[in-house]
Amino acid sequence: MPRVTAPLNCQTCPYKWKYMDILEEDSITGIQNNCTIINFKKGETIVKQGTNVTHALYVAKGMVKLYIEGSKNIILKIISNGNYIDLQTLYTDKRYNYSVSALENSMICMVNSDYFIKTAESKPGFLVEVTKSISNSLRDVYDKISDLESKQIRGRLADSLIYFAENIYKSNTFDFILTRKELAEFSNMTMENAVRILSEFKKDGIIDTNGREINILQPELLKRISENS
Amino acid sequence: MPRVTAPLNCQTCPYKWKYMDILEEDSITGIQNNCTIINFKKGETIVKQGTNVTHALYVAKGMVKLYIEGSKNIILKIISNGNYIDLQTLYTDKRYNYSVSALENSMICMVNSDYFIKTAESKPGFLVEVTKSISNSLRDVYDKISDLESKQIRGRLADSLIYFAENIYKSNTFDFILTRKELAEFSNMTMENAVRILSEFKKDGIIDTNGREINILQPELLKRISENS
DNA sequence: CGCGAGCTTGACGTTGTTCAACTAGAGTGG
DNA sequence: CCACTCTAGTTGAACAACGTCAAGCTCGCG
Repeated sequence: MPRVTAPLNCQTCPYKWKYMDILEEDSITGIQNNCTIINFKKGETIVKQGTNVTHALYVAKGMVKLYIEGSKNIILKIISNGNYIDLQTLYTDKRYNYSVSALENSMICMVNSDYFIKTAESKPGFLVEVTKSISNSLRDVYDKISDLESKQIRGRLADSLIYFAENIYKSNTFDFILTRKELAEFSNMTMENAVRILSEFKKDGIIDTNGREINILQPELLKRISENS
Repeated sequence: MPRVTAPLNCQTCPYKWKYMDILEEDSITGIQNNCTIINFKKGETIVKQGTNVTHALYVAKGMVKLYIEGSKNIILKIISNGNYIDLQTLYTDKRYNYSVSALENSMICMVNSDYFIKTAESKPGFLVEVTKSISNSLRDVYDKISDLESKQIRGRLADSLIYFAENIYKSNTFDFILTRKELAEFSNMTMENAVRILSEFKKDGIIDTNGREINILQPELLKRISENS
């Protein structure tokens, strides 16, 4: 797969954002002409914390993690194909306050941010969808902060497993994309504790693991653990 | 002060949102006619977690706290006069996932949410300001999550004091509106630890306290504590 | 076959919470 | 006016939760 893919036709693109059709034909063509498509390999950095915001970023194919870098990393969210990466940065700072990297080979559409904003503002229905997307991010992060602050590590790890099963994989059996360290960064604990709790859950027959493969045997029990901290 | 204030003229109102003037005159009148002004006493609940979203809420006078209720409360933000209370709820769930209560006697403008949305969508420039407001909330909560997760309790308490001095009171001496318990809920720790650290800071000559009155004597040192966790 | 990254487990130390006792001040009723 | 009570604040000691450190394991890859 070449690193830069030639511009696709946004109107017929099978990976396009589901609200793209709200725009008129010439706006879509305009976005297409102001868009660079880049293929990132697994592990590559897509956005580096502290750099300038110049594009609206869309995950056409693949999966990425959004995280805050510091003395330790905090993974705030996982973004899979068909979604923009946090559009709120277009309307706030001119610098990213987070980093983004590819969890698997990913195709990212980078739309010039000025052009994206101009287009959005010319079409209220489209801007509304942008606003909804940002609003949903805010709702999600409120839920996340609540989970992180109010629960102990067992509950938080249970939360994470449920989240991936229900939202990302839509199955109780999955080949987990995160390393143990990343799972820990997503659940705000140390890697050792993430491993320890996975082992406990396995010993208790709540889950089964085989390397990166995870099988949730008792989802209801896992939910109860999540709820009772 | 009567509980319900008669509708004010939004165009000449000294408390109006600074972007209100983007709207046409008849839209402003429309908002005015779809708005109920309620005076809340200190301590009263303005929004109860789990209830339906029916209004856009604007803090015309006073100050409120937005918090998540659970086994313990987590205060996510303080909203003072001249700001809307988290507009993102208009675009997500139909239920609040947080509660809001008055930290002091407050005048709240409650605009019918359907009308607010309809008006915003009829005027892209106004909708952009709504989107910016939501975007700023998201940026702030990312910063907050980062502080809460990466710092220890001394650093978190230092953060909170700096936040109130710089953003809310714009002075290093202030009559603190929060109880020790609320300060703890804002900083994610127990009330006992909040008290203990305040005592330490006082003993070390970093701050002075006298009941609710707080005086930051060495703001630079406090910042260094915040930065070095 | 050997190396290294990711994973696993145990022992131990630190951080922060819980519990309990106590103080100060504000409001209430006899 | 004084006892009474209630709430907010304060401090210390015991305890639990979590992180750190260290050692060893496993599996894929050169």
